[in-house]
Formats: sequence, C-alpha cells, structure tokens
Amino acid sequence: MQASPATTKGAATRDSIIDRAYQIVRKEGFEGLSIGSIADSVGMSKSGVFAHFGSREDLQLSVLDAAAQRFTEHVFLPALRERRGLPRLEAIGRRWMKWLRNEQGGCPMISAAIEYDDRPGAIRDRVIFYQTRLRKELARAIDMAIETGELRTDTDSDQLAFEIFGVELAMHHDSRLFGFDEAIERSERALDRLVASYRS
Amino acid sequence: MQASPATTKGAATRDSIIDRAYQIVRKEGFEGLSIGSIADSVGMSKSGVFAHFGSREDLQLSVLDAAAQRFTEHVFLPALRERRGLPRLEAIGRRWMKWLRNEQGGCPMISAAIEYDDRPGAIRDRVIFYQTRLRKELARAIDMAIETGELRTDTDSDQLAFEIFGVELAMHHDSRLFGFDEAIERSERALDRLVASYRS
DNA sequence: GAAATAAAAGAACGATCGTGCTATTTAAGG
DNA sequence: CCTTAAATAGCACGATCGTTCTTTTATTTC
Repeated sequence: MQASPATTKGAATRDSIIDRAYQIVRKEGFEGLSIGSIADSVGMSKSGVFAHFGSREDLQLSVLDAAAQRFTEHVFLPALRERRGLPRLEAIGRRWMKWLRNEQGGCPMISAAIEYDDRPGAIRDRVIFYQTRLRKELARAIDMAIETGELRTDTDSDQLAFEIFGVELAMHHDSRLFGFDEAIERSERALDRLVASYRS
Repeated sequence: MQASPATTKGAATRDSIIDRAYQIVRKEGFEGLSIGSIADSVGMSKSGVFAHFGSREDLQLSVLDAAAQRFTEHVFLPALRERRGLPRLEAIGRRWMKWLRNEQGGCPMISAAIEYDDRPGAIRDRVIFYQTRLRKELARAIDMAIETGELRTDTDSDQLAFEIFGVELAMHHDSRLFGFDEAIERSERALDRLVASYRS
C-alpha cells in the first residue's frame, strides 16, 4: 500500500508506469485504463508493462495506492504545519480544494468510488479502506478544534466530517462541469458557513 | 430529450431496451454499457438492438434522458404537491435521498458527470444541460422560501443550492460505500442544519 | 389477404481487450 | 569479464467491442 524507493531498474520503470497510468485514470477512469494504452504511452510493449503487475487489477490497485499517497502528501501532511485546531482544519479544507483543481483530470479516488461502489472485489475494498481512513483523519482534526475550544463541545465530529466531505464533492463536481473559479468561491463560502455554524 | 408514448411495436421494444440499458448503467456506468450486453439482457441480437439507435452514443444519450425524466418524476413533481416555501424545499431534499436509495445501482446522472466531466462531446454537453436545469429548479424552490419569509432575504439561493447538492453527493457516496442507514441519518441532519442556518 | 414497410437476425469486418508462453535483450553480482 | 538473473519484446489465443451489409421475419396499410 505504499510506494517504496526505486532502487533497481525494474522498480524505477514500474514507478513510471504507475505515473502514466495515474494520468490516464484521471481522464478515462479506472475502467478506461488498458494495458495497451499505457504501453503506448510509456513506449513499451504490452507484455513488458504487464510483467510488472500480475494482472490488470493489481495495476489498478497500485494506481489507487498512488492516488491515496499523493493526496496525503499534498493535503494532510502540509496542513500539519498549522497549529492544532481551526487553523489546521481550515488548511485541510483549502488544500483539498487546490488538490481538486490541480488534478486536471478527475480525482482518481472519487472516480474509483463511483465506478466500484457496487462491484464487490479488491478495488472496492481498498476504496472503502482509504475513504474510511480519510474520514477518520478529518474527524481527528475536528476533535482537536473541539479540544482547543474553537468548536462547540457538543460537536459531532463524524457529522461535520461528512458535511465537509460533501462540500468537497460538490467542489469537484462543479469545477469540472461549470468551471473552477465559481466552484472554489462557492466551496470556500460553504466551508466558512459550515465551520461558523459549529463555532463555540 | 423526452420519452414519447410507445404507439408502434418498434417504439415499445425501444423503450424496453432503454430500460434494460438503464439498469446496466446503474451497475456498470456508461462506459460499461455495451450493445452486446444489452442484446443478451433483452434476448435480442446485437444488430437488432443497434438498429434502434444510430450509434452507441445515441443509446447512451437516450439512457441519460431517461435518467433525467425519472428523477423529475420521482423527486420534483411529487414535491410540487407541498406548498411553496420550506415544505416544498424540504420535500425535494427528502425525496432526493429516497431516490438515491431506490437506485440500487448508482445514480446514472452522477456516474455520467464523473465519467464525462473532462471528455468533450455530446454526452458531456447534455450532462451539463441537465445539471444546470436541476440547479436552477432547486434555486427556484429556495427563492420561494425566501418570498414566503421562511428564509432570510439575503439568502444566496445559488449558494444554498450548491450546498444542498453537496449533501446529496455525500449521501450517494456514503450510502454506497458505508451503508444506507447511517448515510441517510447524516444527510438529514446535514440538511436540517443547512436550512436552519439560512432561516430568518 | 396481398403489398409495402418496419423490425430483427445473421454474418463478417478490423480493432482492442487481458493474458500466457517463449525468446531476446539488458542489468546486476562475483 | 562472465555468469546469472531480471527486464522487456514478440507472438498468439479467444473474447468482445461498435459498426456495416444483407437477408429473413413480423407488422402495418390498403
């Protein structure tokens, strides 16, 4: 579930394959990801690409892992520099939006959730794992804002995490269909209103 | 863009094809919809199915139209029985959730939005058309609640429509990955809080 | 009921799919 | 440098894809 540093030649090309596959998934979704298209994209043969993964599903899982890791790196880890409480929570929300913009294609994790939410299997299982983890970390950041006294003590952190998640989903949706500028403006207002409604 | 009553034999089977295609799209998404799979499902030949539509894209557009029409019938039209203002607005929100549950597979409109949000073409254009219309109708219901004095006069109806849409997206997401019961509970609370924060 | 028309089937097309198997090339270890 | 192992290519497979064309069957229309 985590990327290891590329020491050997094989691991290096494997990383580059995942990187290209990641780009394709953003535009075509996980079901649109084919071994042939990746092979063309990286200038290798189909079997050369295939040999790095036991199956297409393994490749898709690797892309999913990469998506989760990048999200953590770009959204959660930088927010840790803010002090516990509202500053950190708001940093998460804002960085999340920026992440959704910078993903010129769609967000792979959201695509995966939609594509596999009713297809039992390894992919769906891992999507649930990552989504559960994300929601827990979000709730933890909220709990800290309760501890600092910035949010009301009767705040249901899972509920607020759910509501924040909804804003981010709407942000993703609108920015891709109606344009980024309007979407981020609405999303920021929505988040501000949301946090304000829980303020102590 | 609308379904006509089936007078001739051909139109009747065409409707049944769309109905089956609709079921498939809920489970497999629009990209997972193949003419062969529909043919098997309705017990026809591939070419027999194909003859009813000039192309796969035309078939996909027909399914999209069907989805929009069913949504209108199940969510918006029944809500018109409630009096203008908050009752109607809340009826829309609650029926929307029930709609998301009854769609045992995913909601085709949400699937289409994710699958085609960065693939220019007829499908994306029509998705944008329907999403724009939905958001406008939602904003209109909100405007009525402002006129009745139930919501504050400085309420930005487009903003609230965006926020409600986010709750419904989160509802769709959570109910499919984490289970319906918890999702609808959170969604109802979220909607209540949202409306309350705009109350006059 | 015959003639005209619509609906469905059948077969074939080039393309692409994921995957296995066998060579060949390239990098790593001593 | 030589040997061994890893990485990649090449080829073939059965299956499925959307689409076109031709033929057969079913449904209207008079």
